[in-house]
Amino acid sequence: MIDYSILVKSPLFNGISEEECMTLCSKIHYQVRKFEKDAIVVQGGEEVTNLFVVLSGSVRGEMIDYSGKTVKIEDIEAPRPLAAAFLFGKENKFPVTVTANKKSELLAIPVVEFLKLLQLNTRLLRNYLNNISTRAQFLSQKLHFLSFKTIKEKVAHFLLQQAGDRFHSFELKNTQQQLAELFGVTRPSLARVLGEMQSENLIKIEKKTVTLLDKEGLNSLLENG
Amino acid sequence: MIDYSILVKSPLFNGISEEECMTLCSKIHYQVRKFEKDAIVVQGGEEVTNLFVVLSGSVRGEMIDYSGKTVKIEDIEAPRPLAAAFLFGKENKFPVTVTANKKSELLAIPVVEFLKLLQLNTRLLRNYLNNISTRAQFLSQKLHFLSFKTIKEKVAHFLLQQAGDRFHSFELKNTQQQLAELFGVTRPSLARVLGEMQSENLIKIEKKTVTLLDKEGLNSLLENG
DNA sequence: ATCATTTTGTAACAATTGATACATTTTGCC
DNA sequence: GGCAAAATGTATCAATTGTTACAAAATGAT
Repeated sequence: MIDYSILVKSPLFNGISEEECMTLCSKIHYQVRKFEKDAIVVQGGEEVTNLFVVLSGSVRGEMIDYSGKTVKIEDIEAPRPLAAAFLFGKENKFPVTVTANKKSELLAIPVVEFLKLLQLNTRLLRNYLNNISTRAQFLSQKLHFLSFKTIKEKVAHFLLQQAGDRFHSFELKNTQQQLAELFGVTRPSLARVLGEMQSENLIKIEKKTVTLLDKEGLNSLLENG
Repeated sequence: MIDYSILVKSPLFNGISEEECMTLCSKIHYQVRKFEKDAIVVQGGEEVTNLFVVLSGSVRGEMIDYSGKTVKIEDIEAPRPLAAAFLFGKENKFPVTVTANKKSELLAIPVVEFLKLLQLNTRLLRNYLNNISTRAQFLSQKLHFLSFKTIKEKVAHFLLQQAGDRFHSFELKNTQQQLAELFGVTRPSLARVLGEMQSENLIKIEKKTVTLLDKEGLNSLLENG
């Protein structure tokens, strides 16, 4: 029924042997559901009562906006789990409608059964906790970024974070375009701010190398926020 | 040692009886640590190896900025847990330095022991998962909000979300000030936009009652983002 | 009912950012 | 080295939002 060699490659079951995985699954109720191309797996807004793991094929998340148009969000290929972050919590509803890209098989484990699994296997529990925690931490960090009002503040925070306790000089690994997207601003605006910060002798940029000339000054940009 | 009547009031142990709680704790290793006023509980950047629950007194989170100044973040009173969201995940380090506001007692449970607890008691597991999931969902929603560029878009999204499929009229439960903070804008700016949207006959506001006059119009504000 | 406090409406001006366009520099490839 | 493509620097103007200030309205307590 289940191809365990695929399942153990999923982030959730990572580090668990195929045998163990099989034993675990034998102890709970689950379903393997098959979907034809373009079949709807779950409707957005529906309550999340199952953990889904894509066993074969691929599905896509689509958000339906208020006017009825669909906007593609992301593809999920085997063996990734689906909406794992929405199994619990106050608003455990699917944020998106999920549709099969092609003929696909999905493992569906009811929440109560998944809870049993988590209590049976420490590695699985750790995997799941790490998964949603990492996600939360990512969101938290991204939010922290956006909490800075001006582009200057965002840049200052980014540079200080990148530099850390290391040297005052380091290599930029992103283009201005990529940084602009990270900050949620336009590329010329970012360039303008970088220029201003150079003429204020806060930083110096040569090709891809950034030098922090005045860490104190960069700090003070953040404090007065 | 532990005052279980307090512990069961914490969000983590909510719904678990004092007896059960006592039995659970007897099965694991833990410490009750006492801190004098202004003693440092944990240093920011330190790895999170324990789950802390404030049993008595209160502690405060303080962030140390790049120049060394401390900024108070929040107070945590008994019986709330500490940094519960940072127990797992890639970056499981304390984001803040935690200091005792007054003489306080904290329960410290090592991560591995806490994992045991989670596997022993389903209610505790559910509580914890709900706790961090709700947090992640809150962050996710907040992030979604900030992804809208203009205030009008944010307001339109908020109103359509609040209304849902229900009537076109509903009660606002927040003040403009609170909404402004949710959107990350200033209060006068929000008021101005609300005024504009009224004169454009998109919405009508009477005291705390909002009526959506033109859902289509509100939608179109979002699509052109 | 009245008064103090909070909330809301509104206005004028400043500051920041976006949009667009174009020149210049850098990069990668042949 | 030379060329095309990508990345960057820069300028101008428009649009949005913040800032500050004050008056009107609503709320809540005595």
